[in-house]
Amino acid sequence: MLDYETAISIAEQKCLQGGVRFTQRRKQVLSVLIKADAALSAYEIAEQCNTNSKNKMPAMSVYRILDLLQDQNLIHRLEIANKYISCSHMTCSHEHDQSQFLICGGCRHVEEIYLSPDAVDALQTAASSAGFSAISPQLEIKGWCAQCQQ
Amino acid sequence: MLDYETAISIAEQKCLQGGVRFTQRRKQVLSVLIKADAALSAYEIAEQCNTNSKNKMPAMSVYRILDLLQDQNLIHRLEIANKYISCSHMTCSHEHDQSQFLICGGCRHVEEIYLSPDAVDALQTAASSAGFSAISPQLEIKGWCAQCQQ
DNA sequence: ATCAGGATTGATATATTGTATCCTAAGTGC
DNA sequence: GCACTTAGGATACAATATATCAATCCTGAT
Repeated sequence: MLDYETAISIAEQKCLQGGVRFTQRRKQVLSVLIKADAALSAYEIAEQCNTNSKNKMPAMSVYRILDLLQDQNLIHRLEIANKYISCSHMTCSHEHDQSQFLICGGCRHVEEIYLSPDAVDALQTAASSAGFSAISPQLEIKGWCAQCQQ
Repeated sequence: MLDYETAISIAEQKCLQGGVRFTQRRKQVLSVLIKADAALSAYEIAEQCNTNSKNKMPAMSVYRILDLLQDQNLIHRLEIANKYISCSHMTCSHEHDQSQFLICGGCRHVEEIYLSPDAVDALQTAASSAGFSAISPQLEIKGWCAQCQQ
C-alpha cells in the first residue's frame, strides 16, 4: 500500500495529465479505496462515504467516478468479486504491466500476487492456441484462503 | 461437447447417486445448456426454456435448479461472466480436476482450455505463498478474443 | 391403499447491482 | 461577463439475485 498522501498527489497528477479534474467527490471515492486497502463494492464505497461525511454520496455518482478512476489507471475492477481496489502501482503506466489477484471464493478476500514470467507465458500460450490473442493485463484467480479452506 | 443423449443419461445417474431427482424441470434447464454449447446467464436460460415450451419457467426456478446442477457437478458457474455452462467432463468426479476457462472481456465468449501441469503448478505456488491454501479447481481467465482485440 | 414427511416447485415480494436520462451546477477559456 | 464543456444531482428503471411461504408431488412405511 502506498502512503496515502503520495497516492493522492499521484492521482491528482494523473488526472491532470488525463485532462480530467480531480474533484472533491473523486478524491473522496479514491480515499475510501486507498484507506480500506481491500476490495469494496460500489455500494460499500457509497456507504463508507456517507458515514464519513454529511454530503450524501449517491451510488450513481460512485459508479461514474469509479469508471473515471479506472480510465485513469488509478483503480482496478475485479470482475470475479464485482469489487474495486485501488491500484498498488499507481506510479507506472500499466501499459505493459500484469496485475494478478487471488480472490477467496468464501470470504471474498483479495490478495494481489506476483506470477513468474514463465507462468504468465504458459497462460498466454494456452490462450493463443484457443484463438485468444491476449489474456488481459489483469489476471483474476479464484481460490480459497487458509481460513475458508476448512 | 458430449453427445446429448449420453450427457442426459449421465446426468440422470449422477442425480440418482446424489440422492436428488432428475425432474423434467431440471432436465429442461440442463438440456438448454447442453444444446447451447455456450455460456448462458440464468435469465437467458429461462428465456430459452420459455420459447421452447408452453410451461412457463420462472427465473426463480432456474436459479434453484442451477444451484442443484452445480452441486451435482453437472454444470459450471463462471463468476467473471456471471454465466453457466454445462460441464464437458460429466463422466469424471471433478475431485482432482481442473477446469479452465477463457472469457472474452468484449463479447463474453467462453472457451474452455487446457493448461499444462507446469502452468497450474506455478499458479498454485504463487497462491500458496500468498496464504491461499488452494486455487479453485476452476480457473477463469479474462482475455480478448481475436475479433474483439481489434 | 393410504398416510406422513420430505423434496420440489409455484408464486410473490423484495433486495442488490447497474444503467439511462435529463437537468442543474461548477469550472474554463474567451 | 458569457458561451461552452465538464461534473454532479435526481429520478426512474433494467437486470440480476435472494427470501419466504404455500401448494404439489414423490417416497417409503404402515
